[in-house]
This record gives sequence, C-alpha cells and structure tokens, in this order.
Amino acid sequence: MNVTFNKRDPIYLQVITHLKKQMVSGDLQPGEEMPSRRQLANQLKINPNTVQRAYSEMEEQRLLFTETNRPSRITEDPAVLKQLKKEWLNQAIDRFVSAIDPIDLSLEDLMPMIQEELSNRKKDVK
Amino acid sequence: MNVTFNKRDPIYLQVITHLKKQMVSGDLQPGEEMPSRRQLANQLKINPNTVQRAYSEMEEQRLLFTETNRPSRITEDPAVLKQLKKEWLNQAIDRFVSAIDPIDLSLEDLMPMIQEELSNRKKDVK
DNA sequence: AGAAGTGTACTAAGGGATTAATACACATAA
DNA sequence: TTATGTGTATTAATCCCTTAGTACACTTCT
Repeated sequence: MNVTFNKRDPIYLQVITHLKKQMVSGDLQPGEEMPSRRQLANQLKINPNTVQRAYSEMEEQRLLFTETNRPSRITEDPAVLKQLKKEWLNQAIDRFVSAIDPIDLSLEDLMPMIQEELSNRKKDVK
Repeated sequence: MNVTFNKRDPIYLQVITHLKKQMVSGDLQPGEEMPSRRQLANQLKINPNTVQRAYSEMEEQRLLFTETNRPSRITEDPAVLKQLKKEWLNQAIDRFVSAIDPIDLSLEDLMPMIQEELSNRKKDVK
C-alpha cells in the first residue's frame, strides 16, 4: 500500500479512494483481510484514528465488514462490489465529460491523446 | 453566472474553476470586464472576500488583470490563454486515465458511454 | 495463564484553511 | 463637491480535520 497524500483533501478520504480503487481493480479480493488500523497507520505514517475513520465509513457502505476484535475484511457481497464498480465508472465518465465540455475539440481528436497517456501509464507501472 | 457549490471544496477554488472553464469555452472573452467583487459576491450569495480571494489568485496566474480601482478584466495575452487551455485539457485527460485505469474495460468499450453522456449534456443545455 | 494484538469509544487540543466583518484610499459620475 | 462604487488590506471568527492520549473488552497465540 503506497500512497502519496495531497495536502488539500482529508487523509481519510484519500485512503478510502485508494482502497476503493484497489477493490475495483481486483488488487483487493472479496474476503481478503485488511491490515489492522494500527498497522496501516504505522505504514502510512498517519494516526490510527484517521485509519479508523476511513475503515468505519467503508463499513457503513458495506465495502468492509468486521467481526469482533478481528481485522476488517473486504466485502464478499457481489452486489456491493458490482455497485462500487458501477459508481466508479460513472464518476469517471461524468467528470471527464464535464471537463472536456468547454473544450473546442471533438472526442475523436481526444482519442489519440488518451491512448498515449494510457500507454505511458503501462510503461511506468512495469 | 450560475454555480452550485459543493460543501467539500473551498468556494474560492470552485469560483476559479468555473471562471477558467468559461475562459476555455470562450464564454469569457479576452479584455472582457468582470463583475466587481461585490457584484459577483452578491450574485453568488457569498462573501466579497471570497471573490477577492479567487480574483487575486487568478491575477497571480495572469488570467486576470486589474487597473487601479477598476473592475478586473480577462487577460488579453494569447499565450496565457493558450497555456490555460493546454493545462485544462491535460488535467482532464490525466484524471480520466487515472480513473479508468483500474477498470477492466478497454477504451473502445467506454466510447459509447462517453458519447451518450455527451449527447445527454447537449440536450440539457438547450 | 499470560502477553500481545484486535476493534471500538471517548475526550481534548491544535492547526490550518476558509469565511466574514470592517476600514481605507481612490476613481468615477451625478 | 458629494455620493457611490472600485480594489485592497487587516483583523477576527469559525469550521473541520487531524492528532493525541487513554481506556476497555475480546481474540489469538505463545
């Protein structure tokens, strides 16, 4: 778990976003055990209460579940995961469309730029 | 000037984003006179200082310029405007690519969804 | 049994950013 | 001149997030 936090947004929200992203990609699998609050806090150099804030909000959204005094785990409910992926996709598209709306370029003009950026990513990852 | 503010991000940043967007689209033309701090504040039901904060930051970025005790105006420097458009576009693409990265769909699969969302926009606007 | 590690809960304090209130100098127009 | 409207500057107040320190019950493992 590697994250670089920006100073603008609340850390607990950035943690949530990062975890959601990993759930969408499949890096985090259903039923998988999460690091404990204290572990993750230590790893990210943040306060355990901040992790607690992130985890508990994700519990409310059913993305995580916790059995008493056991580390939280990723939801095993397919419907919840499906809904998460759906929302993630919708948000990506909504924001993109809203952003390019004022630009005087057609989607066709944009395609190659997106393609290039996508291939740049893959290079960096490997 | 119609904006709905979210509660999370600072208002002055949302104002800046909105004004930049209008500059990118051409709704705001070079040399055009902006509403005064007080006028805009009144119109948006926010504090004049918040508008001042937005305007002065845009001045630092050369997007606006102000002659003493006169309403600010849109930059007339083509290079500045061009740079703005470039950054706006890059940001849109970066964010989009980052968002769809974890999704298990190809860009080709996404295209029709984007197209549909784009046409929905046009309908709502007219 | 004992120790270490869980999640959970509560309170307190601070820190930084944002918003708000006010005042001032100057330009413009009536 | 007078009044109104500019931008600008300074100060105060407010809000939310973060950090910090404890405490407690329970599970797991040694």
